[in-house]
Amino acid sequence: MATDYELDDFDREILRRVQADARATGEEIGAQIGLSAAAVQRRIKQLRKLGVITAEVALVNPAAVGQAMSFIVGVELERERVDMLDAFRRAARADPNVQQCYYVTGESDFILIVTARDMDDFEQFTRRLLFDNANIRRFTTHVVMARDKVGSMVPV
Amino acid sequence: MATDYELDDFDREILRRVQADARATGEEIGAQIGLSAAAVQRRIKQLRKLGVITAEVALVNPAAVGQAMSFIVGVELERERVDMLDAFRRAARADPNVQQCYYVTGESDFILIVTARDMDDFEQFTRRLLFDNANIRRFTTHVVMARDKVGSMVPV
DNA sequence: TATGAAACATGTGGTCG
DNA sequence: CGACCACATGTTTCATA
Repeated sequence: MATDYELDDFDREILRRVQADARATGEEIGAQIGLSAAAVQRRIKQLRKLGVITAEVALVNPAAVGQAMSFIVGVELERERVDMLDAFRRAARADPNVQQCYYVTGESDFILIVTARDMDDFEQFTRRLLFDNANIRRFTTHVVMARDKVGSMVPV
Repeated sequence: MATDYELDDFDREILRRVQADARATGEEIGAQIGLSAAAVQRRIKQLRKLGVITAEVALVNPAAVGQAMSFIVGVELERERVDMLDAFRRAARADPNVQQCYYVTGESDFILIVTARDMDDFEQFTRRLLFDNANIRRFTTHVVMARDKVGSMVPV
């Protein structure tokens, strides 16, 4: 957990840099913030162990792998029962087209970020996860025309 | 660019793995898919150069760095004029609280994923980007209660 | 053109002061 | 925390198919 670890300025500087580029070497970062390479790596290791850094991942361009389209889908469940919530959650999490899934307050219960090769692929997705599901009252679809900012850069 | 590079099965297997863990070594991946470490690293290098892999980044837990809250905000502009769109785009992109920004079809013009330390921080954000902006007709806010799936894993 | 093996260079992680 | 050292990793070269 460690949801309330006290970061110092060095930690924050390191996080800013590895969020932009996880392959930055300890030496590079250290030279920029005034720390030895070893010290930087010690801190990164600690940040990983504490769960501040949850993962280091490669970002792939969806268009480059034939996933040309993105959608944002708001889902309203029929009745907010805990077991239904959990069932939908698990289905969304397991679906390969679902990039992100948020459980939210407001008109919608869930908001999904979805990628698909084309409209047909998206339609198959909606049938699989949404239409063939009696728990779902309605859903709204937004087609993404441009991703202006992407990734999960957190201000630290 | 290279938005239409033909990936083979090896490339796809590699992408699946580095999307989950960018620190996986060439040797580990190679052992799993039946390729030498050198071959895997050559392919990763190529995928980077072609823009299939756009970045390798560290994911940080927002709660662990005092960004306890997340919001999804739908923004409707007053009039869809190109210069207004671009102006909003640039402002959203530059705002440190905006994690992601999508330009979409449908009721909203933009959908933003926003993090904030607390409600007060979020309120400052809405004033900065939304209230003090004559171009914005209205916006809707969803408070994120749970992030069930996060990251940008693309099915390949 | 792409591969595997080996040599080389660089980055990483531990232990010491 | 910095300096060092052992080890792992990534990169390049080269012969081969």
